[in-house]
Amino acid sequence: MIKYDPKQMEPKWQKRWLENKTFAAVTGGDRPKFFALVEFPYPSAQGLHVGHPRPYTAIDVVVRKRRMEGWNVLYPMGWDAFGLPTENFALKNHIHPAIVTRNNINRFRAQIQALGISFDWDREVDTTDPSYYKWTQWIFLQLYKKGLAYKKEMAVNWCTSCKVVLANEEVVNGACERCGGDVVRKVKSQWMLKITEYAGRLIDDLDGLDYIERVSASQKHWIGRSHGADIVFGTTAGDDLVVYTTRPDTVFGATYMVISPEHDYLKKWAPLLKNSEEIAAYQDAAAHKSDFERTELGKDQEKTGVLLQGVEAVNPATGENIPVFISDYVLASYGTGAIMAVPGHDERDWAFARKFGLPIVEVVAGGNIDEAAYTDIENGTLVNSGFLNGLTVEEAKKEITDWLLRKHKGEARVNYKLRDWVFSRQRYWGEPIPMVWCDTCGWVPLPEDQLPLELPYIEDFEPTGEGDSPLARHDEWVNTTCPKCGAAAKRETDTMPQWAGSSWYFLRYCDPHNSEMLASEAALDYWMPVDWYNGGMEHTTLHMLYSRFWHKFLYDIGVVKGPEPYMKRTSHGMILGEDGQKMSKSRGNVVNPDDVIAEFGADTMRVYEMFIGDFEKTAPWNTASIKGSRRFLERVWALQDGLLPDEAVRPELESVVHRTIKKVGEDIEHLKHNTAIAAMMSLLNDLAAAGGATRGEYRILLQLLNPFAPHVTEEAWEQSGFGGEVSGQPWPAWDENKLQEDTVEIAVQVNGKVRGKVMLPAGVAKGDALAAAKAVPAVQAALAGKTLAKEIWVPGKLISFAVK
RNA sequence: GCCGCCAUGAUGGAAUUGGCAGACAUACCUGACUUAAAAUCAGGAAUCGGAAACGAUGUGCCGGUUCAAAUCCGGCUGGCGGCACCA
Repeated sequence: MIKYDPKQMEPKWQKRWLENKTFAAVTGGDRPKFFALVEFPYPSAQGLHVGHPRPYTAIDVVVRKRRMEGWNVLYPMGWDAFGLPTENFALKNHIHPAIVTRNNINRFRAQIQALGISFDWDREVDTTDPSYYKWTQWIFLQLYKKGLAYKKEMAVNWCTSCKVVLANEEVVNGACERCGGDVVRKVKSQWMLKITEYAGRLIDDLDGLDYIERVSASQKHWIGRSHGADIVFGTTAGDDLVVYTTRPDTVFGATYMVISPEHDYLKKWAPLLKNSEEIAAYQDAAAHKSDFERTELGKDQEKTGVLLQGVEAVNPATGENIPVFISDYVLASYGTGAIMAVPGHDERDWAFARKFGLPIVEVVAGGNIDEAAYTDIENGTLVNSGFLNGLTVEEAKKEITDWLLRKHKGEARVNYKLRDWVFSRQRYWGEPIPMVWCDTCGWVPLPEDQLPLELPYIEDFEPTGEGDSPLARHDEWVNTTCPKCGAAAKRETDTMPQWAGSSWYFLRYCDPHNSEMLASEAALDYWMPVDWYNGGMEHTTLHMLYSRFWHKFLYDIGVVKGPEPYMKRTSHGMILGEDGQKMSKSRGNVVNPDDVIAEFGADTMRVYEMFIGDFEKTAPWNTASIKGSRRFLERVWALQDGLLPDEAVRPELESVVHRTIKKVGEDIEHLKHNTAIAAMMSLLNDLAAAGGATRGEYRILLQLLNPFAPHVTEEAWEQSGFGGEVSGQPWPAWDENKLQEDTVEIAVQVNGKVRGKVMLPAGVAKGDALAAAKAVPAVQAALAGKTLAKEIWVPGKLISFAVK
């Protein structure tokens, strides 16, 4: 027997798999299809991290088993390669982002291939490849044509010292991540995508999907649907002020109103306002507050605001005039940017009313509004509320909503916290937005036959001091002609955000080399939807919602046949450093997978990461225990020496072998790879105790272990002369009749304490088992002198006597 | 503040959905092999008491349901992740 040497064997098999295209997916055929997806990585300059292989391997185990079971599997990999870190790395090291990206991809590919993951490398995609982003741009154009892409003045993060627009991720506690300078809000015109139009469907359609609970829960929470009503308040200025509220039942308690400092009416009402200077000062202060100051700190601070002198509102329920304030606790971006304040039953309004000495009226009985706002909507009845008096909150909501409708003073309304997607970045390393500005025609989409609009190769890709994209400096690229009227025009210089390319990449995997369309109808029909998608929790609300939104849009325009892209979503836990902290360069606790493979081999790395613990939970890396996985593989390898010639399983081992087959198969489907491995370790211990394995037993062990440790099992299979390759064998079957041991050990409890054990034949009847149990001396002693109240028989497991 | 998740030996973690807590592994201890060490093999081990048989106690804390609770219920404590002035 040759020595177990992963350095020799692993590259040999990896090369063979690539050359023979062992794992290449073929579209079509009679076998059931299985599209398994893991999130494609961002190829960073740091190279692969030990966290990456965890999901790749876990799903690899599933698909390797599924192939053996006869499924037609698509398991692809690619690169989400546009983005800020690459651009920043390029700036710092004076290397062009295109070159950085190419190098990083090559490194990542080699590192992933060294793990022996059964990806179909013929379907690799790269979001920075013009033949790929052609279709990202195409989808944008379709969105634009359907009115789902629009330009809007939006506040962006502006670093006052770098003079550059920052992404939200670059703003840390209100300061620039790079220089520590102050970050303020600066208004720029940005492309937006109307994801809010899909908000309801994005929630409702979650119901038919097999997402783990925490994913669907946080998507729902993020979209934030609430049910309430719009209510129209008249004003002394003549304009109606519409508010959104989830508590229309409390309208009789609305003793003042608040509008956001950005509210449109302030401009309109300026001539009427007697304290416009004070108001302007407050507006200015609010504009200069960063988001951080306005939310993170703001909620703990005292409420601020200014009374509008010269305009009053009219409560439609009471008919009374009430004052109107501006305050930054009312957000311009939610609802109508105005609220009716009900200090008796809203904590924020209560705090504001207290500070400004405004009346607090109780309209729902049950609390003590002198102490705090009473917000319990489950209990409480309406008081001081005219025709609503005596109703419960739920009844009152319905009653007042009907009344509002009758009186033309409002209507029921559903609202969402979800905002439209800011789709512009003032950066170089992203997909150009295929739009042209013409002074006479306005925004004109680039004709589809001019796609892809390639990102020009420029050397001065650092951001401009005006906050424009670096592309804006390049007149030769910016200046073009209007596709509509032919006059001189300018290209959009903003690029798409990093989320764009990843919003549809799974579709491209179905037909990655198609130059006519993003993927052929036949390929999409065959492979979509994704049957199982695994990824990180950090992508639950952005990537997952963006891609579901795009997919629903493509469904609406007939490109795909189903409304949802992913049938099942699971999520892996992070791998922490040995100190239990998140791995990071600054902590010095980063483990490099290359080193692990060099020392122990890829199979050991795979088995270790699968054995480390519950897949969904974070797990600390532990260098000391890796050797346990290596030892296990060594022992499996060594077992081929001196195989017993029998091709069958020995009768005394049948039950353990069949139980292991059943357990490993079931555990894999539930991503409980840790217990599957434990079961195989146990089987190996049993085989060793039985003086080694027969050929038949060894074949089964290698088949079960193959999805976890594909290289060593193939090598041992070949060395043992079993013929063919393990990956080409059918998955072992188990026989229900062979699961049971002939005899079982049954625990005997008296009043919940184990007092003895009996060995009995497997199918023993209750009466016989009880009799045998009572014959055990220790049980007899425990029963002596007591009255037997109850006898419980759990077949094959335990007997419990309850005595008094 | 809200939402979600978690708490089991020295360590990572198991426990057919209420049925013998601690599988499997790491570290540790003992023995075999070895001049020796490593590697390998065999064995030990939750804690406390006891030489041992054995007994008692044990799954973050307090209480409950049950013949039986890591698991279910009520009330806490601590930790992790996300959201956060959303009317």
